[in-house]
Amino acid sequence: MNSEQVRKIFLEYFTKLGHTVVQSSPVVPLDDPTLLFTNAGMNQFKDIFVGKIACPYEPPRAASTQKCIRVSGKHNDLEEVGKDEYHHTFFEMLGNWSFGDYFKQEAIQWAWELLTEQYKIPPEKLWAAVHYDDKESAQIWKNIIGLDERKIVRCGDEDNFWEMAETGPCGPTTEIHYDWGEKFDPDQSALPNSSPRFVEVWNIVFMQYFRNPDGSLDPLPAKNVDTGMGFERLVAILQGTRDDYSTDLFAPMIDTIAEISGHRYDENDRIRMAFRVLADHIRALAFAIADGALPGNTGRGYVLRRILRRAARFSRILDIHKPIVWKLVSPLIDKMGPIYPELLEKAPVITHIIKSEEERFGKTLDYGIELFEEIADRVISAGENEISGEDAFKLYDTYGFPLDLTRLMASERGLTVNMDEFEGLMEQQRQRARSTGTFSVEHQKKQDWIKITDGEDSYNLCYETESTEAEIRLFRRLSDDKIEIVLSQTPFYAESGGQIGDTGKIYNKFYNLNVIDTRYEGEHIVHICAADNAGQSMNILENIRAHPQVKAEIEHQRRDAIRKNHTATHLLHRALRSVLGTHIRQAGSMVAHDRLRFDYTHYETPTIDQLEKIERIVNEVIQNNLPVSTQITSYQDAIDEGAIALFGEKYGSKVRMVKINDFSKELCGGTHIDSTGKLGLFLITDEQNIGSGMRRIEAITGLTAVHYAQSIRRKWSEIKRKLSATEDEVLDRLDKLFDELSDIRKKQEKLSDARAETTAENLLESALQIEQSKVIISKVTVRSRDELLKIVSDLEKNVSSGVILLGAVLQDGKVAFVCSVTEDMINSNNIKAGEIVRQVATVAGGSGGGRPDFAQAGGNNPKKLDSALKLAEKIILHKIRN
RNA sequence: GGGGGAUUAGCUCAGUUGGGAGAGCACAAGCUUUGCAAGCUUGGGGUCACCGGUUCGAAUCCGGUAUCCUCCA
Repeated sequence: MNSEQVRKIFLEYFTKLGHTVVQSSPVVPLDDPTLLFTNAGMNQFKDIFVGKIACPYEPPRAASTQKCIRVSGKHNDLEEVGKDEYHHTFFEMLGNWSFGDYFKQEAIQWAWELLTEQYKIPPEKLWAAVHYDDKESAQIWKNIIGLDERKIVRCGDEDNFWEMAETGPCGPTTEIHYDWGEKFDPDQSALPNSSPRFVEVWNIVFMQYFRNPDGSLDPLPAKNVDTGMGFERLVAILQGTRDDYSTDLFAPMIDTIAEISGHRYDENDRIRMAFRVLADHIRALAFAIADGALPGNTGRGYVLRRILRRAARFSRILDIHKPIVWKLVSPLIDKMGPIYPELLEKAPVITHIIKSEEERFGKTLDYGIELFEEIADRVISAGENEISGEDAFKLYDTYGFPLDLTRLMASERGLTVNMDEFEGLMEQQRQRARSTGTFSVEHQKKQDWIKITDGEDSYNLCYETESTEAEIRLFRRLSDDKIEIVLSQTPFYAESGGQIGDTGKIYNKFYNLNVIDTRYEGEHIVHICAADNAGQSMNILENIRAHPQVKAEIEHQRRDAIRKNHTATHLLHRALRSVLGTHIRQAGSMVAHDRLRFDYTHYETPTIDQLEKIERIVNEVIQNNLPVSTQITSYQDAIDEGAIALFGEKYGSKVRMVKINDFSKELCGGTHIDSTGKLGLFLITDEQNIGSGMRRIEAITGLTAVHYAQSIRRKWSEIKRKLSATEDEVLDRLDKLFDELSDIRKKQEKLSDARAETTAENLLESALQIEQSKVIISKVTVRSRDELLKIVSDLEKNVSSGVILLGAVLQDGKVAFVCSVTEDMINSNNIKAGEIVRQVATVAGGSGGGRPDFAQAGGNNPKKLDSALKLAEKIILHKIRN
């Protein structure tokens, strides 16, 4: 049975049992900052389990094959991958769920039937594990399934109790294990969860309790089922192999690696491990990149980079020293593309990104090797045999050079690495990150809500109206002058989907609250208000309690501008895709009243031609004045119609689709203008790189765009006026000016050189000759410090023995000295330029220094220049005569 | 989010207690030579990333910004 059939049977089986087949959520959960990667099938149902949203399925059952990546946090398998036949960074999880619907009996029975009847696994190969407190499950296994009592194993919390977090839903689990037989463990008393003879196939979680902060358990009113079956493991069992990597899932990559390297998968343990690492890591990389992640130096990008580098390092075990990982993209996509079309769609991007990342790593390695050689040479020439932990750490921390390579190269040169010191530094690094990282999130404990009136709250009218009568439901004080209000119903749009919250006012004849922002808190729409004046805010709570009836009204003009910008964002998104390619994915968006910002994934800088084309397309659509409409439909219908859905965004069963005629269809909860003509004008104001593979466009519309154009025109006229040039002449004029400037600078320099030369000649003639040596001490007139230096260097050419000291007053009114002493004078007369210059400069209110043969100094007092030079003469002549 | 590092000629990079901006390659001209990775001579090319501070004086020290590399979370 091949892997495609295994997947198909699973989904068809649960469909027949009334489950809604839910498509795998992206492996990169863009909306959940607590999670780097989707690591279990239940991730996308989290909000249903904790009661944040209602279950959208009827009956409330679901099934899926979920793409998962486990490389960080609690489940960090990265360093394990390759060592054995079943650890993976990327894997698929088959699962079925009940949201307050069926419970233990059905869940167990269906799992059993699927394995034994559909997949035809011999029942005698299967064992069960249950929590020792879970009598019900044990009964079901024994009486309903008819499993031999001997094969029902009781385990503790560690194996068979599941908790989502410190608090929240939790409950016992039951597992189904596959028995590989005695050859994997001859011990007759071997049991699941403790012997290699058994492999866990299916984990079934019964969420029946709620864990309170004090540790106690309360029964949940609605009990849930959450199951997960490791797909790769199941396929291995059905294909009769213990090794996941020997299944058809990995065969294309294993074959390709063999072809490229000339090695065989089963050659030896070392080679096998390298094969596994490469075959595994390419899957995590390709899927993560397909879902919009990119290698980088923070967050999930950094995890990706580490995965890729681990793969690249292992390729060297196969004697491959050139980028190879990217070559595995194509066999992977041949195998998985038909099931996960996002791979097919993004194939060129995936290949490009992996390849360039590998090349970058090559550079990092090369540079690291150079640095290592320097360090090693230093250690050896110092007669030592250990590379300090500090050096190893620096190589790793600053230059990204892998520790294992440092150790390998060290041992090749007979050196060791101080690992204790390295670990110590590493620990310090972790401490630093921990101490600053997390606690900024939770430091702010907000005051509790105060209930004002009873009833449903936050009925959303933002699409229908801009003002309404309402009742205040909840109240909370934020600070002395800020309060938060929740209304029975509201026309205010709460910040979401990148669109900023509305402003406006909530008022009646007793008080007036200015709404400065609107946000979601769970399902509540919270209006953040500044009270009209401070005096009023003092007793605002009493006021509200007495008069909860209000009128809520948004600021019309601002919302109107936001609408335009939001519609413009959709137009931009669509235009980007048609100009740059369909791999463009929205990576973030901000829609404000005065501008819009759109972050997107793209691996190179768009050309100015492309940007102009994008801008033109958007403006054409504006001029064609296309109608903008919204309709509520089912998610599937919208997708079938070709609507763009945001990756990682959660959608209920009913979604809102914003259509701009036939030009753009996008799922969106924001507010829009009703026809594109109202945007008037669309201008891109900025395009920049915001991280590897991520770019940002900022743009404006409507009157803001007109103002912008006007301000540019104003500056443009100013430029033309100042250059006395017509529009066509401006650039030429600038070129000419720059050329002239450069000419003048050069001429000036030549002039200065010539002046210096003349001055030097004159000074040479008037030099004081003492025996073989010349002494030149003089005040000169120069324009710059450079000219002074030039004179001295001219003199040096003609003075084979002697002392030169020149002083001058510079244009800024400061004094400068330069002194040069020939080698013989330093030795025989102990005249040092540095010392002289310092003594001299002190007189002129400054200081200086330099080498014995050449020094400079300066001072602030030009009046003292002459007396300073006199002092110099005295010192120098004294030294020469003695 | 928090560290460490980098940014100097078109390219690769030197530049040590702060004191005359350099090398190799590339480019241009000339010479030599019918030895192929040519040699020699000469020359052009720099706001030392940007902004501010300290100083008589900053590529160099300090602070900030930008971009890139890298580690930790």
